[in-house]
Amino acid sequence: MESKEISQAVISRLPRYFRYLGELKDEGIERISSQELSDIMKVTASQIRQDFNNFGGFGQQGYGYKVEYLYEEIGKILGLDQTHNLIIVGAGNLGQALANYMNFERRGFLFKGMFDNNPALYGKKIRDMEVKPMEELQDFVKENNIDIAVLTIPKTSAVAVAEQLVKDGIKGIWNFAHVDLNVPKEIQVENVHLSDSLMKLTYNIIRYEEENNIKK
Amino acid sequence: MESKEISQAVISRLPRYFRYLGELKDEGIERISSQELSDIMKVTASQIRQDFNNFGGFGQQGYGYKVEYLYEEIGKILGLDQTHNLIIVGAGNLGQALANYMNFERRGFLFKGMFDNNPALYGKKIRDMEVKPMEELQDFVKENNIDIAVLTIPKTSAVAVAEQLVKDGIKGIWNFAHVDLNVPKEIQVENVHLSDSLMKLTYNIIRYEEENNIKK
DNA sequence: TAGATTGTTAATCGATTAACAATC
DNA sequence: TAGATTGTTAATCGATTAACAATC
Repeated sequence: MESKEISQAVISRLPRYFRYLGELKDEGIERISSQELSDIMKVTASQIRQDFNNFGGFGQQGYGYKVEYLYEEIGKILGLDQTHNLIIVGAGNLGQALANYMNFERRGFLFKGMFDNNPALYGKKIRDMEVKPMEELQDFVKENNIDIAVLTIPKTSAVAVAEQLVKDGIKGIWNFAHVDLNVPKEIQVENVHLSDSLMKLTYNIIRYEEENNIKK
Repeated sequence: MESKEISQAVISRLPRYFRYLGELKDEGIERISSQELSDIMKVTASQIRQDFNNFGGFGQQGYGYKVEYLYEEIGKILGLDQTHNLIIVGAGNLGQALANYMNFERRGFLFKGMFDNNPALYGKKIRDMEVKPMEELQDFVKENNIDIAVLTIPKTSAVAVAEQLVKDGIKGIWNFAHVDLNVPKEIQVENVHLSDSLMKLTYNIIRYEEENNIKK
């Protein structure tokens, strides 16, 4: 059975649909049409229907979509009904913040461990999880069936660590290191390049000012 | 003079060009052709030339591009030759981590202040910057010519705080709150929805496993 | 000058939007 | 049944890639 490839543009929109549908559900709203959702989310109704139909018909003609059903189906598409074993590699500022902030368990991510090469951090408890030395990383990943590694280490070591993680059987990397990882295509990488994002913001600020001849 | 609108797709690629050119520069490489850069960056040479030509001719026929010149021009396009006054609103895990981690000054961002509504944090020093109460936010933004606010507060208050910041004269918001802000179009917003990013990763992991019938 | 490589136009590809037949 | 709204095909739009003339 040939499954048509779904574009990343569509995938990128799914979490946003999921978020809005969750809110509608919490408000007790039971049904919604693509047009109503279009008004709320500021995307075209046509795009909404096209996006959903990539995954099969979730709606009903003449009626619309059942909010709760749609919410759950999108959750399943995003894999939120499954659990994923996750570790954080790099227990510096960002790694610690993500551990505390992300509420991984809420979406089925099981936070299994945290690693760093700074001895001062060994044993430090972050969210009930002791920081372990990098030397233990390899065995830990193999033995604990880790699916996802969050990479919050400096770019100088990120490429090598990523390659090691791949060898140890990781499936996906959530990469905060400011470097492009070089991993086989069967390993999924999601990059979060924060400084790139901030540069985009300044570009847009400046461009707007120039367009409108605003003196700084 | 009508300036053609440059697509966000192009803008999104600029920081990556900038990063690679910086590395080439550091390696002492003086010139590069679009084809060589294409090989390194894994994008088409055609796209590279098209992208650069949105901003004018940076190269020279028969020669290629001067690495240092190109690096600096892209830096200027991204506004890195200018300074931007920046504050962090929300001094929790993520806000503190960004303050410590981002090295704002390196790219012309002047970290001017940090705000929170948790009295336990008032006066706490993060990167030599004392956390101030939210009550002082409004006056501070007005008096200190703040351009950019980093929003690291919960989504429940993010929309209202963003609206207030707009009134106080902010130009751009780097939004980490998991909500869509509702601000006038002249205010630039760059969203970093971390949980959306993580969901994309799990989607891609699952999809790959399904395509290849891998048993979990 | 000949060779190399850009800048730019044209062709292709993919994603978004519009239209409407199917159907609840 | 009539009205509403999806699912899906067709049209449009925009972004990427290819081709090549300009020119260093």
